[in-house]
Amino acid sequence: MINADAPGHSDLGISRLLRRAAATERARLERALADLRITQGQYALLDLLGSTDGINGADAARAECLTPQTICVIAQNLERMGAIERRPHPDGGRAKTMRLTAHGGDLLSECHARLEGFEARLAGRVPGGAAASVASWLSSLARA
Amino acid sequence: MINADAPGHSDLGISRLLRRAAATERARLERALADLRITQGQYALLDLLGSTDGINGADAARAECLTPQTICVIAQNLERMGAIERRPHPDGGRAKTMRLTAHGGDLLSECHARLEGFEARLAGRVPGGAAASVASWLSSLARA
DNA sequence: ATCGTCATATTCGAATTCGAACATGTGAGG
DNA sequence: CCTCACATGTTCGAATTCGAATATGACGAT
Repeated sequence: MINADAPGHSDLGISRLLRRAAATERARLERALADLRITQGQYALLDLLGSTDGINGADAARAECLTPQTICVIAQNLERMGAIERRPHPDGGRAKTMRLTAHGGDLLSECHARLEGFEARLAGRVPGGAAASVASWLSSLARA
Repeated sequence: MINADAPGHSDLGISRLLRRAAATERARLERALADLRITQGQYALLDLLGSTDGINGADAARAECLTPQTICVIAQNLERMGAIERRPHPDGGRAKTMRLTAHGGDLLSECHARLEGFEARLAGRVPGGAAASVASWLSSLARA
């Protein structure tokens, strides 16, 4: 018996491993995008806007697992940089629809170019082609 | 042809998925530990100190993928709470060795109790018993 | 028609975290 | 002996992010 109460090897460690992996990847991403003044949160919103056609802050917050307040601040910063525009939703209501501007599209392309080998390296490290399992696991966590 | 340049399905999304999953788990952990005034970073250091016998700040930073500055602040807060103690390393040098106090041990036990079903739920969501692959993948990212 | 409820957006204050800079201790090499 | 390189610890300023609270608009019930 080595450690009965402190779960020794891999079971009690997934959350720690998850935190460390995310922290490492965040650092890597922010270093790559530092001179563009793009943070991980800003990139997340840019990327989301790149794959949707107009979305409001609350929906963006739910999609990216951030709070509406954080999305609001991120959107303000991106708007000040001229990367996105916000217009009141056509169907009245209080919701504002965010969209990429032309400059925002260029910025997103530049980010994608810099992060080229990023995703490939991430996926390449998955042992034995369990990439689909990993992706589905991460999705499941984000949805919970 | 739907989207030739924007990698469509799952390849270009792992870093986004990773960020969202980590954000969700962090929120869950901090909600569970909020009234103890324990944050994710503080829990990480407590847990590390619980599974090692004395460690200095720089090594702790490397182990947990945080910066030495962050460890320094976290350690100051934990020390003010009486959860850890820091003593100069016996072998001279500038390094200080951090250790859990009795109160720190109790605190860590309480955290573990509250996060009981946490790790199990995380591991349980892995499809088809690929838990080992997932753990090894996360480890690989943190080491890179 | 008015009130209550709900969703969204935003402001304010606090906390964690990081980058840069500085201080301190050790050991190698001229 | 002195200096330079190196590792560690710490302080300072800035940025992101969140929780709480407020404001605004739409809709249903009384």
